Amino acid sequence: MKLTISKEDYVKAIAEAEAEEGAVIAATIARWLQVSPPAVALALRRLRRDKLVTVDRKGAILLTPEGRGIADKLRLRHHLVERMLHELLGIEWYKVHDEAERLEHAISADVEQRLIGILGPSSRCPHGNEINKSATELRKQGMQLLWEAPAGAPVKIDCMYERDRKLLEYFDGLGIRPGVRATVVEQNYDGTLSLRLGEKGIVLGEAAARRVWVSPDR
Amino acid sequence: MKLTISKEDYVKAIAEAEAEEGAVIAATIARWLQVSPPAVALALRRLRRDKLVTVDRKGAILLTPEGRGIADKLRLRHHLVERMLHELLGIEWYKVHDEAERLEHAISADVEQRLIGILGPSSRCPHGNEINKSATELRKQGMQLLWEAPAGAPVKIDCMYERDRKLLEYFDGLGIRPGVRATVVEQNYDGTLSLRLGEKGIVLGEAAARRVWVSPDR
DNA sequence: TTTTTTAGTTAGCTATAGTTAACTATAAAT
DNA sequence: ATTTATAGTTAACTATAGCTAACTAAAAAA
Repeated sequence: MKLTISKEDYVKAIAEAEAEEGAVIAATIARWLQVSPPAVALALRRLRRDKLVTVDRKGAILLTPEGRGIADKLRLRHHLVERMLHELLGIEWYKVHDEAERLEHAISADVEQRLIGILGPSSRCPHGNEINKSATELRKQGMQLLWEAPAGAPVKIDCMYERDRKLLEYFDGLGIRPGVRATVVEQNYDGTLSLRLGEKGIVLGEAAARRVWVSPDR
Repeated sequence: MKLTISKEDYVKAIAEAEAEEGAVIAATIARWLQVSPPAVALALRRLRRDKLVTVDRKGAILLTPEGRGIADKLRLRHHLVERMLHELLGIEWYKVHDEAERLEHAISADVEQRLIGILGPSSRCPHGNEINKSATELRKQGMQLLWEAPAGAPVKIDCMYERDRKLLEYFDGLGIRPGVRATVVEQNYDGTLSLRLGEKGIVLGEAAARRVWVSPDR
């Protein structure tokens, strides 16, 4: 069984979509990877043949233990590569996801182990995300979407959706970064959110405010 | 024009074979990349279509300025990645070539620039090689193959052929590494070379002794 | 000069990985 | 109950990237 980059991408997308949205069907993956539905159908056939996934009668896609192992490996390597690029090489936090998306397929178990040794156990990537944390688990830890935070509440920005480079760059320009403290001023009638960030007052659209997870500050 | 990993590998192989052997024909590349002659013929057709190479009436393959640029970029990235893996992450010197062979296709100009900034101008990779140095140029700098060094001559190991992981591991086990000093004892009748390496006396086959470049010591 | 080696091409395959177009179910909304 | 989304499949292509087998042409050796 030859494990190609494309197959790795599918397996990883299944694991990620599952953590973020719950049930995964072919259409989820088509949306996630920006490919056509027939491309997903063919890919699933190959993945099933290789015993990396199963698809039940209702069309729900499930990773086999082997598929899960590959997905976990890739997510760990993605995480480590992001930290290496940011912490060791000084690449801007909003650039590292895209780089890691390519590098994660190219590093070996050797490099993986050395990175774990060098970077230590901090489990947060430059976007504040931890591996294997679903939305449900974030809520259990007291986090909520910035969009949902009540007016007047001081919050700490914990982590954010990292698969949109343009958005992250926009956030960086506004000063929205993991670890930064902010206060929600108001949820406006037009679907925007006003917040205070140090000296600055900024306004964020709903879609953007739903990409950021915060927890109550102090 | 889509630049695939395979195309990058061909362009790089052409540049490397050229530096090491001079004239490059399709058969050279088939040997270099371990693919069949028809595979090379088809690849050359694609590379010609993409204006990365030209092939003259005699079958000699030449890189266009664009092809040359891509090859140079890849060789630089290969070099930087090897140094990063060894100097920053502490990966054993004999492992880094194979890793770099995959990673060189996955890093961006951003990462390239940061690596240049961090690693500084030392132009030697963990195998002692410099980028864009042909055999001819090494000789101009006073180097010769270990195999050719006269008996009794104290030499310093400068650099070596890096595209054979097994051989490098074997060298490492014997203590043969860039920078190490040795003395040629004798070129034996059976095509082996006896040398003295500190306390140890070792014997090397001709093929291996032709993979190592040395310069007169002191 | 003849033979043999080396180099290259053509033909016919295979697999991966994508596309659009057209069609079929199923599920949800009117 | 009918219409309309949503989901999935099949068919027909395209491109990349490899393979073996069979053949041709040119260069080197006998």
